[in-house]
Amino acid sequence: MPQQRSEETRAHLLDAAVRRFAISGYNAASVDEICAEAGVSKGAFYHHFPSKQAVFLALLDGWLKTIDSGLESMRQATVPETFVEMTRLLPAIFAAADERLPMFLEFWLQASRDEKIWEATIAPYRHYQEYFARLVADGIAEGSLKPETDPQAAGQVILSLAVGLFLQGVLDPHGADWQKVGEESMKILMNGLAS
Amino acid sequence: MPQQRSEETRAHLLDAAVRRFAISGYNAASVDEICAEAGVSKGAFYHHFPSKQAVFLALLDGWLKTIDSGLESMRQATVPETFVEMTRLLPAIFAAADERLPMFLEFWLQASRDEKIWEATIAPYRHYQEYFARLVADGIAEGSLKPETDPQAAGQVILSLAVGLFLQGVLDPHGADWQKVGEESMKILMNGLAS
DNA sequence: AAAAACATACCGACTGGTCGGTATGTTTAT
DNA sequence: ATAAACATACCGACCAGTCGGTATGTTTTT
Repeated sequence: MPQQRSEETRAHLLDAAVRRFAISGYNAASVDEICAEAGVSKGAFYHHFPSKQAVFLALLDGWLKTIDSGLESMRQATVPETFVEMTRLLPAIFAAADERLPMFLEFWLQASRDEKIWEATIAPYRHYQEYFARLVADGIAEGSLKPETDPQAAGQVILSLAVGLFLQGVLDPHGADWQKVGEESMKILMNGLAS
Repeated sequence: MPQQRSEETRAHLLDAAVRRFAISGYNAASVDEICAEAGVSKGAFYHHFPSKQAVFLALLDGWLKTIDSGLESMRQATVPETFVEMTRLLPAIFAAADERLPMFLEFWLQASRDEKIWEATIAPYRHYQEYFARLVADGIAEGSLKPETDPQAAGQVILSLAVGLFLQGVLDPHGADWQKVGEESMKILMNGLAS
């Protein structure tokens, strides 16, 4: 085990960071706090990351990779099934109950302000937009979706809905039966798009 | 003009606060910053507001009142028209291009963490949920919407979509033709819900 | 009418404490 | 032994909130 301990420390720091950021927010969560929760010193922190922002970017990167792998698994299926699968999986990806969810809100908020973080966020995000637009276009080509649908806009609508469901789930977890709302939204989407 | 100057000062402070909060975020925006932008002293600030949080809550209150008046104007119309009007107005309310929009993201994020702010946010929010659910229920009773629709869930879906559209509009204003996406989303919603 | 008493609005220096980051020393693995 | 991994002590900047004081009315008294 060469640098195993080192990697464990790094993992502990990332784990502590995501929790502190989620609970207190990026600004309010201090490096000292994160170190304490990770059980390491500040020296270790700055040995592994050049700055506080760097941890944040590392977490963002990990989150984007997680979503990507979720999308990748959907990309295997054929198009009509993909579309159904997508509408099923989308809320699951975004709304999986997890105490770290406020972290993602934090990502977006920071992204809207910090140029560096914005670039790291928006590029993959646009990639998702295109992905959904393509899915809709394929559905139309196959005849399973209304031909007059605008693929770009419809893809955006699906993404918007997912984002909205996710956000509400974060802010008011017990405010509704989100499982049910997710299913209802998929019904409405399918009815509204299917030919 | 006795306390006119006083009210002007207060207005300047609120105006400066909403801008600083939107640009820098609640935590990063300092009271000094806000005072400087408002052109008044820190003493004036704490003369008008007991704390930094109090300004935030005052802004939140103003925002909720704005939305409420928008909904109120819709409440006049008869139900089927109301439903169409609603689907038209909703994105307009949330997505009106305005440099202060990130402020609302800030509201939500703070709400997810600060109990006081959460209470001020979530109560009106649940009120909107009920409002939309009732609208859908009325639409079903009138026969204009699918009878098997769950009003609660469907109302949530509409709200989610609005929230998602709004959020994306904030984060990536030039990432799509949001006008078009808004229209498309309304088409899909109507198709998916109409009987 | 004018002065005294009071009230409101505002100023800006200051405080106690926090934070991100650094400098420097110690331990651990190879 | 030597370099990477980690710890400790510390620095300068900043920040929310306080406080003594001023300036500008407003009300009361004479």
